[in-house]
Amino acid sequence: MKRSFVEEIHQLHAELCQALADPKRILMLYALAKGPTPVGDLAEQLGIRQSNASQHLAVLRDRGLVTAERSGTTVFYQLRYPAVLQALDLLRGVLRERLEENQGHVNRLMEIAR
Amino acid sequence: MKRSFVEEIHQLHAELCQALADPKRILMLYALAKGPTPVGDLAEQLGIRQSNASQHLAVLRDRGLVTAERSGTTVFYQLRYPAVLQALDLLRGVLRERLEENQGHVNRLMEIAR
DNA sequence: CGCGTATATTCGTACTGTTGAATATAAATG
DNA sequence: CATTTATATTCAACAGTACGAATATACGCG
Repeated sequence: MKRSFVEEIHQLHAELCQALADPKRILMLYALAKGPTPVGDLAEQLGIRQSNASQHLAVLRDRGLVTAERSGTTVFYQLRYPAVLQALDLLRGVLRERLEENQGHVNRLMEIAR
Repeated sequence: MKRSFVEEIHQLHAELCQALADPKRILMLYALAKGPTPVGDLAEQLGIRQSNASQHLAVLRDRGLVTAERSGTTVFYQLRYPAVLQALDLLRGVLRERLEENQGHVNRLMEIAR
């Protein structure tokens, strides 16, 4: 399939967003904000299997959002662009606004939360 | 399935990102930045079918990113949170950085683009 | 009410993404 | 070189998403 340059850019833009479109990957990125972290630590922090952590990290690596550096047998992942966290924070702000406007939804969450 | 309050927030955060994870929806949001726009206009600008435009707008509506207002038979969609565009701009900046670092990839795009 | 226009929804299909289990690789260590 | 530890990859099942075509709804108008 042929695609224009502009279309390709929008595709990549969307793929970047897609990398953020999973709760576990969001948690990973915020965790990485505190510094380079081994895969095992991330898996433990998120309460997920090691293979699953590797899979999510592979997505973030593919999209260029993190880099991996080996030290002995352990691999430290590192956040590459702090701006990604800024973007996530902006969206979190939007979410907060939305929930505040929409009382019913907040209440539903409260129900679930207790 | 039981989910904690915090987990639910991250789920919603991810769903917000997911709403942005499609080239056509990104284009729609940028188009809406210029002001309220009827569905038909959006479909035409993006070169997609009307039903497809409605489907994508439904996603944006579900995530609370746009509102719809009827005027006669036409429905005007409106951007609700400008911060969403800021977030998209940040990510576009990240994309630009990434492409500049990675010359090979840029060149591949150039190949495709010509 | 019947018709036209604008938008929404439903449906089938093809594609993509997420997961755990199992297996593979890579490095350190004895 | 065999073993252990940390990470990566593959696989199969399942869930979710995107699309066009067809159909439904909603409004205005005569």
